[in-house]
Amino acid sequence: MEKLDLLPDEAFENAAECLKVMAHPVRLKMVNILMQGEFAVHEIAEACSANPNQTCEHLRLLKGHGLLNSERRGRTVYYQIASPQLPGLITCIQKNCGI
Amino acid sequence: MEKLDLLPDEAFENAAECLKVMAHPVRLKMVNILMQGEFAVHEIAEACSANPNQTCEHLRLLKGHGLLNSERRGRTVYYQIASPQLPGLITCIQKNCGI
DNA sequence: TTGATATATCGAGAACTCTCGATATATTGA
DNA sequence: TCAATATATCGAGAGTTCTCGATATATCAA
Repeated sequence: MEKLDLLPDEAFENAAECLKVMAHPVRLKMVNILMQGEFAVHEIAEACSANPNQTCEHLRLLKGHGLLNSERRGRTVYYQIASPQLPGLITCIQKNCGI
Repeated sequence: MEKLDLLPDEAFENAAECLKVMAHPVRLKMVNILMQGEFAVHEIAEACSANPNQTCEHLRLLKGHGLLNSERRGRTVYYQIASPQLPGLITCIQKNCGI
């Protein structure tokens, strides 16, 4: 029981934070969409059958955690994947979370 | 916008469920501990500085989602990793969730 | 400047999760 | 059987997250 090889608690807290952000079906779908290119908020909303304000909020949360970037062009705001690790993580989740 | 390659909504719901279960620092730590062997509830509680009833509840949740197994020997209940995908997923999370 | 379109923010109520103390059950040994 | 140890469950209160309608801001074109 003494020879446990454990990460510092902080690492588990950070990882849990990150997982919480992704632990939502609509947000997972949004990330999956954005893995295929950049899209406007209204396009993401439509693809997710979510209303615009919810879509904004989900995107804002993901962006706030550094997972996404956004860029306004005209009246349209386009979102993209910001974190290079994200696609690998999502792929891994898709493979392993049908546990 | 039409040529999106998307999984069925159900897949996102399942994955989100699974992520929610893991999106807790103590539960992540428990899984990390169990990746190094099987341990009794009280050992896990001690290693996590959690009290026994919380430890039971976290373990029950993980077990309820098929991530862990348990086995009683005498008055002690030992928990183990049940899902073969879990270690890979955790490793992936540890690598990528310091985003 | 006005109206239309596209995003973003706010606030309230519902729903869910966390945590903790109290209590229940299971097993063993005296 | 009784006391001790090890787990498990319950229930309440605090805290979070979700969802939605209402409203605000930004940009463009007429």
